Parts: sequence; structure tokens; C-alpha cells
Amino acid sequence: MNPPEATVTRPSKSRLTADERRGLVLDAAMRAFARSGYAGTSTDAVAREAGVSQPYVVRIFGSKLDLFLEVFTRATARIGEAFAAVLAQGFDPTSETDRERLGAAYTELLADRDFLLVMMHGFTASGVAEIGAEARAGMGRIFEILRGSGMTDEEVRDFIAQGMLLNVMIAMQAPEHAQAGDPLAALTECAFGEMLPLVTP
Amino acid sequence: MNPPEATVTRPSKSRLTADERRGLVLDAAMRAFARSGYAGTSTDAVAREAGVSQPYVVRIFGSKLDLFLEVFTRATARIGEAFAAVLAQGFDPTSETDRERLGAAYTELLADRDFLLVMMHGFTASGVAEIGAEARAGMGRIFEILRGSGMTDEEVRDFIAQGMLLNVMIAMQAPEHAQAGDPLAALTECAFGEMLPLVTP
DNA sequence: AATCGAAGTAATCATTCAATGCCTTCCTTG
DNA sequence: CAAGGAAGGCATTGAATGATTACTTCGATT
Repeated sequence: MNPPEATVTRPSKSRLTADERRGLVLDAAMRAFARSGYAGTSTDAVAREAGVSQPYVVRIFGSKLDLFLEVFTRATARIGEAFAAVLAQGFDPTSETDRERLGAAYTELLADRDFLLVMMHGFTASGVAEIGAEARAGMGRIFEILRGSGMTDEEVRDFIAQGMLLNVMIAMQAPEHAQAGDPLAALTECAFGEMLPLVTP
Repeated sequence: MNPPEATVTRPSKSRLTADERRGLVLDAAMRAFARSGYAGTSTDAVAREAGVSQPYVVRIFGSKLDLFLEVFTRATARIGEAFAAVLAQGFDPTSETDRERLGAAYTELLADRDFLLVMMHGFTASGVAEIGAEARAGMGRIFEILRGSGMTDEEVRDFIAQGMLLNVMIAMQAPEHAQAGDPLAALTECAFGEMLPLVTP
């Protein structure tokens, strides 16, 4: 009389393990914080996004700050991994096609903008001491990963700078709102270049 | 028997005109919002910074959102003016020294980082519809001013991108915290270049 | 000096928010 | 099936926040 799905690898259950639930809430928090940043997002908003109660969110992570720090660290780590993955399969800093491959790594990050948005929110929330410390650490790690490409520090700097501009353009929803003729539309086209179709659906 | 300072152009008075007070509160709000952003700054924090009561701040500007919008618009306008001032005295886009003059305009903005910080806070607070609209407008205006330099759109884009990186580095207080040997210190030196002494007191 | 308008505050209110404690419900194991 | 432990909600609370209202005080003008 067990329900038919009772025999699959993970039997149906209304309760998840603490780790499973933790992961789901972490995902929900990524979306919520991406929208409104650290100060602008309530733990209740995260809870609603995750479909659990607000006190449970706090209980899992201890505090809103601890939750944000974990989400932020995850975001910067994910971004670093995207670049590391490209470099892992060989990279010639003088090769134009390899340069493009690295730029294309940004493309996959654009597919889920939440990582980029959370990163930016963390950077600007650096007035909170703990967030500032993690922001500097995260930026340091990404810089170091990109340095591993063999590019000069100046080249890496330029690459990161372009990324920061794209992040800002995404944060202000420029691709969605720019009208033809609007100067911002020109900047959008010029900044996103090849990736433009990915951000204008 | 008047107090000695009673004969200066503006006689001593404990009350200021509405416009004078408005300007002072606007300045205070610039500092407060630069620290903690839109959502993270209370109207009471602004009031304390300005030395007036919290209800008075709300009464002058109507709402916290209206106040932030005014501060943000003022910040982007100030930044645009700094660039416009350089371009106003002639600019040859092929001249390397003229390029450096434009970069140096950023130097004077670094002297009061609050403008840059408020701008970044506005960008990342674009989830609030009114702020997003003003953020896109502000970025559009700055882009247009820089386009007036005669540089190509790609050159302007690169210039703005470098600026965004610097803004992020300032937001995360990289110059203050980077230790020698830290990868972030290398990025800081490389990003600020000539202006490094200006940000490391 | 009396007055009137403008500058500014004190008191208050309704919300919102992060966090705590207690209780319930489910799954698992003996 | 009994029991214990873990998952998760409910009720609550105290502080913070944005905003409103009513009141007070200052200064210029007649």
C-alpha cells in the first residue's frame, strides 16, 4: 500500500534532511539577495522564496549576516570556478581565440545572473565589516585565478574591469530597458558585444 | 551690544532658511548613503549626521526614496561635470596627454569618494523601480558626456569600465586593507596606478 | 511690543524585521 | 509498536524604521 514512488532511490517524503533543506534555502537566498541586496532583503523574503517559515531560515544559518556571507562566498566561488574551468584546459595568453574563450566563460555566468548580482551586492555592502572582509577575499581569489592564465596583471585588470561594467549594466537592467536611440542602448551593445542576444530576450 | 559676528554678511542665527538647511541635509545624506546605501541607511541616520530631527528630514524631502533620488542624481551629475570640465577646455582623443587629463579628472572625484560610492549604491539598488530608472538615466548621461570627447564608443566603454573597477575597489576599501603580498594589493596597485598615493594615506 | 509665518522638535503610530522558545509532526530504529 | 530524535512550524517579542500630527520657538515686519 505504499505510494508507487516509495521505491525510488529517494522515497517520497515531506521532510527533507537538514542538508537538503539547507541547500534549497541557500538557492532561494541567492535569488532573493540578488534582487534586493543584503540590507534590502528580509529573512522573511528568503523564507517565502524557499517555502519555509522565517524562523527556520534563521535557525539554519544562525543569523541573516551568516546566511548572506555563505551566499556571497558561494557566488564568488562559482564565478571563480567558471574562469578556472576555462584555464584548466590550457590557455595561451597571446592567443586571441583563448581570450575569447575566457570572455565566453562570462556568457555562462550571464545565464544565471544571480551570482553576478549577489557579488555586486556584496561589494557595495562592504560597509558591514564581515562582508567587506569577504568581499576583498573573494575579489583576491578571482584575481589570482585569472593571473594563473599567464596574462599580465594589466590584462587581468582590464578583463575584470569589463566584467564590473557588465555587472553594473545588468544590475541596472540596461538590456531590458534600453530603447533604440537611447545613449544607454549604444553602451549596452558596445559593452556586451557578442553576448548581446543572451541578455535581450 | 550685538555679538561681534552679528555684522558679517550672514548674521548669526540659530535658524537657517529652508534652502540652507536643505543643502546641509543633502550633504549629510550624501555621506550617510555613501556609507550604507539606500536600504541600509535610515532617515534617522541621515538626521543625526545632519544634526536635525528625523521627522524634519522626512518633511523636507517627502520620503526617504525622494531623498535618495535627489542625492543620487546629484552624485551622477557631479561626476559628469568633472569629466565635462576636462572636455570643455579642448580634447584631442588621439593625444595621450589628453587621455591622462581625463583620467586625472577621476583623481578629483577620489578626493570625495562619497559621490562615487553613492553612484554605485544607486546602481545596485536598481531593483527599486524609481532608482533603476534614474540609474539608467545617469549612466546614459555620463556616457554621452564622454562620447563628446571624440573617443570611439569602445574607448569610452573601456574608460567607464576602468572607473567601475575603481569604484568597486573603493567600495570594498581595498586600498586601506590590502597587505603587501596579498593578491588584492597587486590589483589595487595595478588598478589605481598613478593615483595610488591618493587612496593610501 | 505684538504678531504672523517659517523653522524645527517631541510625541506617537503602524509596520517591519531579526531572533528566541516552545510545540508539533514525521521518520527511523530497536 | 513504542520511543526517541530530528525537521519544521507557530506564537511572540523587542528593537528599528518611515511617516504623521501637533506643538513650540525663533525672527522679521508692522
